[in-house]
Amino acid sequence: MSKVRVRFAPSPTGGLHLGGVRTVLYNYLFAKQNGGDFIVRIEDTDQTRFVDGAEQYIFNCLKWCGLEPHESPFHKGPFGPYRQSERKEKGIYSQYAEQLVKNGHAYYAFDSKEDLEKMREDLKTAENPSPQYDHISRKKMKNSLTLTEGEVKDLLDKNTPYVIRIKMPENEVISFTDMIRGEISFETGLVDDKVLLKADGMPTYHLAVVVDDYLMKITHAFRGEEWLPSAPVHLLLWKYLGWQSDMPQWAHLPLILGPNGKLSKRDGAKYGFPVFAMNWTDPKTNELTEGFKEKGFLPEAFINLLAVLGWNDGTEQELYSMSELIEKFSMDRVHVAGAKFDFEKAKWFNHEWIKRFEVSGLRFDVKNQLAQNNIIVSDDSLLDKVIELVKDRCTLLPDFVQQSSFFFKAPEQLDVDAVKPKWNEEKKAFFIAYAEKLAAIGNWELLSLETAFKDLATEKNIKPGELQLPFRIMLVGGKFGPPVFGIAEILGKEETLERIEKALVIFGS
RNA sequence: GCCGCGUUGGUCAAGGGGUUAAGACGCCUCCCUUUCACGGAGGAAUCACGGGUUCGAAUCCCGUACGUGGUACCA
Repeated sequence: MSKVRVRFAPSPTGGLHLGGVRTVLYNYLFAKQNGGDFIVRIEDTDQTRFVDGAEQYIFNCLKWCGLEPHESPFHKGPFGPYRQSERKEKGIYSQYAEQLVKNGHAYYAFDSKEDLEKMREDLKTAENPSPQYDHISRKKMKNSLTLTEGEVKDLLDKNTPYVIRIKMPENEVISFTDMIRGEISFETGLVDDKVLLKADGMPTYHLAVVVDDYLMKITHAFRGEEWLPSAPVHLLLWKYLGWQSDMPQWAHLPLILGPNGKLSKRDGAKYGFPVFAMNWTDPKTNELTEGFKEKGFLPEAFINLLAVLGWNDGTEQELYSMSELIEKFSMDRVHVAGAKFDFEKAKWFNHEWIKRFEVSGLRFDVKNQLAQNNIIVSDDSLLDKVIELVKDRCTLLPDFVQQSSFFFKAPEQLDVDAVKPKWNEEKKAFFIAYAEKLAAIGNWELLSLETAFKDLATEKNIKPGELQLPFRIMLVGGKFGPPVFGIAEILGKEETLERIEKALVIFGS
């Protein structure tokens, strides 16, 4: 048994979306479990769609997710190149395409764009809105099956542009076993003669995957379900090229769906959630699509939620670390049906991960969030106390800003409206007295602050509850944040007194 | 249209002939807390439909409906 080699083959045409990351993840997990290699190869077959910077972007995303490949354009292994465009330069694809023509499994097609359009137009009926170039229609087209040898040679000599198409058998049933779905079969007569080699000499995906997988000794190929319909073409190619015994095992992963159908970039904009791992700016349109990272997700949570979108281990467990996933993931428990992405649940995962993280693991991110809001934290031990106090109520990383900025910077505005209606002289007197009491207090800690507060309230015959909200507004500025005495404790005597004093002026009488 | 794949609460899902049909998210009620959360206790809500097979079907078979993907010199 040869060593397991799994590959992810993105085309660098845009952002890396949820489905892509999940495919990578399953690749990675499977490779890890089997002590094999995880390979990333770039499918840049179509130069018109190649987007600047997209390749680097993909690797940045993988790095953030903790899914770094063993082999890639940046860490080359023995079976390169890792970009299809580089392999094309050596003429490898056309060589195999020619071989197929020679063996009678493919043919030259000289049809122009207009010829194809005409054929589609002519054959179009109400029942068949999209006619194919298949074993029936090819008989009427300009190709090496209909033309004489002399005519073909003549066209070739005159440098007539041509493509090479696979010659699908008229009447065969071809089947294979998918790792997730089991046995799947197709009738070849219903599949069209796909283009293998384009007029510009570039291979299409169909030829390229097969050749690349073979040359790179891939043993397992995972890809999205949208590829299932073209599987028969690939199967046949493996056979016609004489590599059948080396064919990888296939797994077609279920689709991740948006609110309506396959998840698209548009859905993200429309429903307000990210669809890409990280921010993606389209260099052509300059349009920015927000990523999960920038939205405030922890990579651990992102990986976790993707892992269980379409897979579970049969227990009630939902929270998995990467190492638990490596231990427990199994391909045969991956679902067959597509799953709708639920952003609410995604947020829940993040929340859970923030709660389960150690303070030290959050320090960097929180500092960063605060810095983005012009709050520079220099005291790490203070920051740690704050994070500990606050993290249970943060779902996304930016929530830390609202929940903790007032520890580092006095609130600029107080929510006076929340206090004013019930504010009176008695309450004002209470806080003046409380401030005096605090000024004299010896041990500045939560319990003594609270006891002093409640004792004084009882003494003044006011319900402590009615006083807590004003106190909170004084310290944090609004109706949020952790328990108020905990805040005062961390703020310290001087700062607390200062905020009370200032607020009393603002509240007036 | 044709082909492929699918269908358990609103969403993710367990269960694969006999179950009170797990659990999670979200929603609702209550407790805790007179901020907001966390936490705790409850609640509403599901086997797409129609036929078989069977003593018995969410589970097996066949149809239908619906969803989704493909049907490009895109991947």
